[in-house]
Amino acid sequence: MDAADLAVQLRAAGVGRGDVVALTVAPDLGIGLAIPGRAEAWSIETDDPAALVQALEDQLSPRWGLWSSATAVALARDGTRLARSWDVAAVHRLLFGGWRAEPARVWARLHGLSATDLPTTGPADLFSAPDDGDGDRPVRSDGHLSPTWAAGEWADDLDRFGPWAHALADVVGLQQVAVEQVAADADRPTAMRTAIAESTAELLCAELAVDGLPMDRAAMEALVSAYVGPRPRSPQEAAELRDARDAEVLRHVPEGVVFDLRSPSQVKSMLRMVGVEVPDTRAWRLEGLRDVHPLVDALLTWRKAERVQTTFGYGWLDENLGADGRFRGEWSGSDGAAGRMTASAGLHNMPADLRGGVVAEPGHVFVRADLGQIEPRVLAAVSGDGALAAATQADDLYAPVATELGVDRATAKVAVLGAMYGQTTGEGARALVGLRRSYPVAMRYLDAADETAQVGTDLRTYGGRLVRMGSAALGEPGQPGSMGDREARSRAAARGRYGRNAMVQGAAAELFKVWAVTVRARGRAIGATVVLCLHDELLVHVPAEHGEAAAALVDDALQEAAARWAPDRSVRFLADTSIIPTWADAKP
DNA sequence: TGCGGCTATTG
DNA sequence: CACAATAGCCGCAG
Repeated sequence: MDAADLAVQLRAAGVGRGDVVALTVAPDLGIGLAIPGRAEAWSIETDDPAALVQALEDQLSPRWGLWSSATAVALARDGTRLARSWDVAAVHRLLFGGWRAEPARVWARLHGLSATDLPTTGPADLFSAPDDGDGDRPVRSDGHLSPTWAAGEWADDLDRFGPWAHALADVVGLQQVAVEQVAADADRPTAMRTAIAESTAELLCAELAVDGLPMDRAAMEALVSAYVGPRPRSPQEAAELRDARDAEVLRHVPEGVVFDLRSPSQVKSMLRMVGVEVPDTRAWRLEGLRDVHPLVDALLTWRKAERVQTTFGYGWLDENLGADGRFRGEWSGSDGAAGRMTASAGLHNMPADLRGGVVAEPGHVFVRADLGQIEPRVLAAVSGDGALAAATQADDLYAPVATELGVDRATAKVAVLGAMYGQTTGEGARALVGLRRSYPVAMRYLDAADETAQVGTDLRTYGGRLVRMGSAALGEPGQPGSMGDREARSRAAARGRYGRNAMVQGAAAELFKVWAVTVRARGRAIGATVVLCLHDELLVHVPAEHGEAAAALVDDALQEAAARWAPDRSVRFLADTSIIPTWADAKP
């Protein structure tokens, strides 16, 4: 069956632009299609699934229901670009928190089955699996999704492509109901929009992973070389260079004494030997002691080089930078506490000194834009604090806050950040009294999140993401046993800070993703592609002749995103945007 | 070999 | 060293 016939059939089945079509892809073999709420499913054989899906995308422009971004990554590798999706894994994380979102788990949650003892494919399943689907249905008699189908067996048999898509369509339909329920029952009216934006963000993540970040190998190697010298030509030379670097530090201690510079406790002993007594050896603590003894300065310089050598050196480039001048890591659309995007391979913590190696391709420029003071502005929006919203009208939000509080700007900034992080000591805590008086709505919002989290109750962000408070790392509230009263209170306070911050950081992540996917959609027409997302910063790669247009587009997209993310227009958001040849370059 | 602690980097 | 993250090495337990 060709794409045109298929499109006709799907249209006849009621699929219009933006309607959900569940899609499963068996690499090199075919695809399965199904529509939520309808019985029919399509099992289609083709040796080029990506081309078929692209043709359907062009003709139908549906919202593709996908099990996870893995499907989008596979399609993107073959050049297929989807505009819209409903990403089941992403929506599952939104609805239920946590990270695990494989099909069997998602299925169980939505069908009211226990997700704690999911059936497995292993030998442990011998007595608990009376059946494993009947060959053409992936659902077992106990209602669970077949673990063998989920493990990939569906892709071995053409007749299973459609049924597997049918199960996916079922899940999408149930998720849509669940999201509507969150919107209504949990008073999160934008939850459906969040689900859709988070889904589209997964498509963006797939493209970020496949397309990579433009990087100039020679420029990057020159920057690396400034820290650790030229690339060693042999392992022996590498060892010699390493010993030489160590010796630069060790020459400041008495002859014949050798310490392992990579062992914190030995470094502490080494410092004590020259009269520097410190509780730990962190850089910020040693920074002020540079003049006390030359060893301190040598150690800090060594640390910097060692960091580049081990984490951001030649090995890092060899592993992640392709011959095509693209640096690739893995991307996740919603990790961790509050659903921020994360990236591997050091894409999110690359030292700022190396940014000069991130260079636009010939005939291209970067548009770099970062959101200004995003977290306090988001706090104003999600809490509905009118006074704080008024402060967001200023380019520098901390200026009116400082005036209101009668303190200097630096104090105001520390106070606002301290309130969002749950700081209880120092300057920030002292200014908290003024914040409570001037911005009571916002402060109550934060306090309420703190109190809820302290007793172990789950939270939901503005956009509807569940922030689970039951994780092992946070500790169970009021758990019996050996924990002392002091430690129990300390744990509760930590949970409170975590929850308080998750509400702000999480909402900021939601707005950011709406912005990013808006840029992705609007940028297509001029060849502007998002090549890096960094929590509040976007890097867009675009043909040079469209640089100005892309910069305007990025700013417009922020206003569009803000309006879609939060209907309340009283809060102002702004981006600092520049057109640059490398990531290191400031505004021209 | 796995994991917690320490350290450094980013927003 | 507040909130979040990735990542490397050391030291220790199993």
